This record gives sequence, C-alpha cells and structure tokens, in this order.
Amino acid sequence: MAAERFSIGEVATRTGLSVDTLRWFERERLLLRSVSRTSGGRRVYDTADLEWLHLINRLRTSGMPIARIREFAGLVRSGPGNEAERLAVLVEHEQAVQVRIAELAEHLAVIQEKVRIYGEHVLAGTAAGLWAPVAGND
Amino acid sequence: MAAERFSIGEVATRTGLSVDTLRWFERERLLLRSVSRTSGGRRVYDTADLEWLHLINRLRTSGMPIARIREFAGLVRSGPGNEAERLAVLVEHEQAVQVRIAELAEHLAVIQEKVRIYGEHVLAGTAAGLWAPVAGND
DNA sequence: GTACGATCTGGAGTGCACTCCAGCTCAAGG
DNA sequence: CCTTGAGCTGGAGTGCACTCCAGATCGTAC
Repeated sequence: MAAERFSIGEVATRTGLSVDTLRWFERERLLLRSVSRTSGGRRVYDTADLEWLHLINRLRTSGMPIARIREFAGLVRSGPGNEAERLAVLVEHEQAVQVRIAELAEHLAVIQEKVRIYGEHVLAGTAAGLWAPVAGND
Repeated sequence: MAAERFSIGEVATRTGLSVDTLRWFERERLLLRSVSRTSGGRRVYDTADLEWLHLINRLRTSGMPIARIREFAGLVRSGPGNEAERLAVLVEHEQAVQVRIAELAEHLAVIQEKVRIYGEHVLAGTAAGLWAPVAGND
C-alpha cells in the first residue's frame, strides 16, 4: 500500500527520461492509461506507472520500436484474455536482443583484431600502408 | 594483383547496402576517395573499395554514427602520420560496443525473467493481474 | 499577495540516416 | 537500330524518436 505519488519531474529523474519524453509517451499511448491529475491539472504518477515506465524503457533501450511498445501496451491495456499474445511479444523481443548481442559480439571480435594488429604497427612505428589511400595500386 | 572491378550494383549485392546508400556514402565522404569511373561515367569499385566498405559497414552496424565514420575516413584519407588517432577511434568504438553488449545482456536477463514468470502463469491459466491496468489499487 | 520555478497544451522543429524521384545517359542483346 | 535495364545527378521527401517552443497556469516559499 502507501501508494506513492510522483510529479512528472520526479519521474523524469527516476527514469532518466525527459519531462517532454514522458508527455510524449503518453500522447503516443505507451502508458496503460492516461496519468491521473491533481485538481490543478498536473500529472500524478503512482508506483505502478513508474514500474511500467521502467519496463517499457527497458524494452525501448534494448531496441524495441515505439510502435511495437504501443502494441504491447494496447494488449496489456485491453485486460485479460490475451496473455499469450503479450508473451509472444516479449519472446520475440527476447530473441531479437539475443540476435543483436550475437551480431555485436561478432563485430567486436573483428574490431578487436584490427585494434590488435593496428596497435602493434603503431607501437612499432610501421603503420604506413594499413588502409593507405593508394596501397599497392599500380 | 588481378584488380577486380565491380559495378555499383554488384557492390550493393556484396555489401547488403543499397545502390542509393552507396552513392550517399560517397557524397558524405565516407570513402577514401571518390570512386573511379568508366569512360561513360559509371562508378567502378575495386577490391580495396570493397574492403573499406565492409569495414565501415561493420562500424556502422555496430553503432558508430556516420559523422564519426566520416572523421575516421578523413584520418585514413589524409595519409600516414596519424595512426595513433585512427587507433584511438577504433579503441573508443571497441569500448562502446562492449558497453552496449553489457547493457543488452542486462536487459536480456530481465526480459527473460519476465518471460519465464509470465510464461508459467500463461501455462497455468492464472495470468490475470500481471500488469493489469488496475492491479490492486484501492 | 507576490515572486518564481514547475507544469500545462498544441504544435512546430530537429537530427539522423537514409530513400525516392525526374529526367537523363549508357551499354549489351536481338 | 532499337529496346531495355542499369546507372547518372541534384534535390526533395521520409520515418523515427524525440525536443523545443509560446503563452498560460499552478503552487509553494517568502
């Protein structure tokens, strides 16, 4: 219980998102419902809002497009009965992240190899000719 | 030797980049020099061009911004004497990729945990209440 | 009651990385 | 020759994800 309430500024601080981005998320229907307001019209976020924001921020920073997050939010918003669909979205994204990590690992290996070879030549002062603009052309 | 020559279409096929993107890379000065031409004005890429394209495509798909690739190309283009700077660009990117992989791995772990828990509930038919729009509010 | 920082709305603007287009030329096959 | 597909240029357009206003209001501290 003890439902905590946060201003948009506090939520921005806690999530690392900007105030503008938080309002934009809402307009884009990424939240489960429109945030409640004070009598004066200011947004009041509760703990559940904050948790949801942390989740979709994680999805977002791990590469899920906003449109897909909107779909996911739509599924959750429409209540029970579509849990399998929600799960499918998560599983698909899980796989996408795994693929991305594998790609990055391969890129990293190649870059590290280049760094190693290039670094040795730089140390030895014999780097000339590596990616030289006119390397060995007649 | 046996300097192979490729049309822009062949290069597109081999790199996975579109013909438009290849021309755009050139305009953006990401290449080591402007590609040579046939008498009729068509671009002719050689093996070195292709190798360079593979490298910068790797940098690009692993998250290096185009502006940074342009800087790197500029260093290489300006000939010998700045190898340490070139190496620094690569090392910085290597670290950026490592950071990104670590971030993604953390996101993946959280998502996998959610998939696991959510999947169990879906299987058991008791998913209601997970991210329900009004879960447990008074 | 006043100052002032936070928040409000609707809409315009930005940055990045392409992508598409019109109108044209080139080159290989029949 | 003629057709047809690939390639050419310069410039405009697109998609995504924010980001930044202007002009007004709210609310807490003095």
